[in-house]
Amino acid sequence: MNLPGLRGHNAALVLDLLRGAGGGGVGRLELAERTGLTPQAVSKIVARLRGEGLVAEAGRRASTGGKPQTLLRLVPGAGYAVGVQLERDALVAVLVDLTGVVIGERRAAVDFSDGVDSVVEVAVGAVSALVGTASAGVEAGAPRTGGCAHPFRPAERLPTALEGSAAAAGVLGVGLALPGPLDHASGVLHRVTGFPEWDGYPLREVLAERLGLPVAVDKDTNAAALGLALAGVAESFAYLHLGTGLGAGLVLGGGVYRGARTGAGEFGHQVVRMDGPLCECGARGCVEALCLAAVARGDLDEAARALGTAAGNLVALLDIDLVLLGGRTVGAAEELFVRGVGAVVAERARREGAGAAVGVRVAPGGERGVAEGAAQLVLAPLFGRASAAFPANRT
Amino acid sequence: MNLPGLRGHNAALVLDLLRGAGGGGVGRLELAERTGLTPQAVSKIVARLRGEGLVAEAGRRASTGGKPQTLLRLVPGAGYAVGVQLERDALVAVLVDLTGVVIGERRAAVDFSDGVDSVVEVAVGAVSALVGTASAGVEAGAPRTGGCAHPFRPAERLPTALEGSAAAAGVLGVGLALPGPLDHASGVLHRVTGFPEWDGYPLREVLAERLGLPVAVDKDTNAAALGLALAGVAESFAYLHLGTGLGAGLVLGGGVYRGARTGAGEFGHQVVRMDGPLCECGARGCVEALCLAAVARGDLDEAARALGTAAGNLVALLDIDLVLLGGRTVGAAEELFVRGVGAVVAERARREGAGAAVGVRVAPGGERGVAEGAAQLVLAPLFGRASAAFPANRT
DNA sequence: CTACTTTGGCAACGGTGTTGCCAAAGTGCA
DNA sequence: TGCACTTTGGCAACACCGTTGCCAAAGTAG
Repeated sequence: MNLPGLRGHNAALVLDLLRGAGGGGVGRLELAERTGLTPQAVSKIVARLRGEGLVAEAGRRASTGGKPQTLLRLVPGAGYAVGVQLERDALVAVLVDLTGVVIGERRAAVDFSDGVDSVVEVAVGAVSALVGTASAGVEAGAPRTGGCAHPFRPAERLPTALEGSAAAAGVLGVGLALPGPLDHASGVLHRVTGFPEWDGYPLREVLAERLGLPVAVDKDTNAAALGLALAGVAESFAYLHLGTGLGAGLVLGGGVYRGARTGAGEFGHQVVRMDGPLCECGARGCVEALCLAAVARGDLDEAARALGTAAGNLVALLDIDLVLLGGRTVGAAEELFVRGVGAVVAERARREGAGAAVGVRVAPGGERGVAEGAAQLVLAPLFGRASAAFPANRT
Repeated sequence: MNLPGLRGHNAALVLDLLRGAGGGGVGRLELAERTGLTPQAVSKIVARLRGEGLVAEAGRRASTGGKPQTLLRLVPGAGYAVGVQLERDALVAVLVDLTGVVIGERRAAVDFSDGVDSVVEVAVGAVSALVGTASAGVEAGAPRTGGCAHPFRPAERLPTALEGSAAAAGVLGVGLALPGPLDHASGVLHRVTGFPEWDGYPLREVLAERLGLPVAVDKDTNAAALGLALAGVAESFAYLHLGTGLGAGLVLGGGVYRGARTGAGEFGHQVVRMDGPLCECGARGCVEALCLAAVARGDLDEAARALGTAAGNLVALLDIDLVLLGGRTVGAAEELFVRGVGAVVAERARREGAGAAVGVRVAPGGERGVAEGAAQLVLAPLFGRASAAFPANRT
């Protein structure tokens, strides 16, 4: 790490604290204490960030007997990001500002069997429409933002039709959440079951080319987990998504854990019943197979018990104290699943005599959570929230 | 992070590269490339470290047409650490130098039922003896080391009988590896089954007081994993220890992953056969129970299959590509376990179409591995190898 | 012996966080 | 209303980090 690196690191630290505080604002002294820097250093950093238009004053705190603290906050309009959740039959895209607040949304039907080009076209259309929204919003609302220099956009390549307006609107990039295996670093899909045309397709590169914007891709569960992590639900937790399949996103120590090849969180085929019923993956006794079979025959209690068993394994293995449940199947019977999974996990924690209780809850954020998390794939690096323990990401 | 922090960070980067290279040595230019710093910055850092006695020149590389590179290496005698593996019936202590090479060993019989004080006494005796060895070795071998200022030892407290000689010998601290649950951060044991006296005992504090040296404690599997990580086996891997119980140590992204409360790696009670045979922990179908039962009836193939199933779960969940097996039970039939576990894991990787093969091997290091890893609990921080994603360790 | 390559230190520099100091802006009490 | 006190936060000088430009040292190649 060199001096520019140190500068960026500390700036990200400050920005992350401001982001975490939301609209309320944080005082300089609190920033100093929480970053470990001296108040004077924080003042300098804040002055720089104010000059770049990223940070602004947000009123004052009540005096405690002296000069009242000036509160600071992020400037929401200093940057935007688009998040796209692509499923096999639908696409959800959101536009969020620098603080992560959704300020635009587009939904569209897609069909993977229509071919790659068709789906890319729909995605480009949705993103373009949202970038237009950002452009309009900026022009109407925040006066100075369009004019100030955005420190994030190198803008090296030939401008596309979109790029001009995107840059003007301060759209920093596009995050794309996809089901199934892929490579986060290279942005290439793998083994899209049933759609061989998609296998190995360099989706990130193609979209970046078409949009003229940086594009980051990740698994949908990782995106959801990232969104939850930035929302501050916990330092470490697991997000379990039970929909048409079963997957997980792991947040360990504040960052999404993706493993060596973005494969971490492959939760559906955890074997919890050796020599059990055959799963479509070829193995026997996978949680996903047990869960979905139980759901299919209406036995939700048993589905929750299977899910709870696998969740308990995960909790014990990684020593985390929060499990968040999401996905359509969970959504259809939230209380039942929370109670069922919670019971198994709690029983196990009780037996192992662990101290703090492990929380099992429904993931906040609802249906848009994945798309919002996808947008955070773009914003997170600004706040020093790149993924934890993921060497391939260090490039 | 401030400037002294940056300085320390970069120094640790350089020291870690030198450690990784072993006695062979590394050139300044290679250090520059691998740290991302300029050659001049590396020169300055190396000059500081040479002044502190931590780094020395180690000959020259053959010329490539110009001035030959001066190779650099760690000075082994610049610091020592003691690693102690404490089991219920035995204690192994080793003295290692800064490069991790073992230069002394003590073994002793202990009995937990003799009480805490008795065991502490044995440990203190073994450590003291080894510190004496270091003292002697230093006086005989490396001439300047005793005299040079050790930057690691604040030496604030009242000197104990031992502390004088320990400081003189450059012993930086003691690492202690223990079976079962404990708190790495506070150094307190939990739930030592069958020995209630040990429960909640502040072992780290007591030992530190008695020895007058810093003491770090950790689970035995974590210590072993740390040793393997520093030996450079892989960036991410799992160490599975099958002895009288079954545990795991996880290394994710270069550092030991301990979770929120040092509980990560609780592998033995991963449920792989829901509603299976009752385990002594109260659950049903734990790997440990299945494995040990199979071993007890002589069916090692089945034990390996159960272990392989759980290992496969872990590999898929964390996306790692190396599993190392250790422990007495594995040692008794190494090839069988490697083949059995490897077959299950490979079969699963094949089904999931993963690219790179997952390696399953016997952990190198043998019986002393845990004690050596325990010593690295002291040395690792010097090389910037504090645990990954472990917030409680940031203090 | 000369020309060239490569290494690595010296000196000056820009920029980081830190320290010492003090103006600004409040409260509290006489 | 006025003075003392507290707290905030900027200004200026500073120490120290990595960087840049330069060049001596130490080899090879012909």
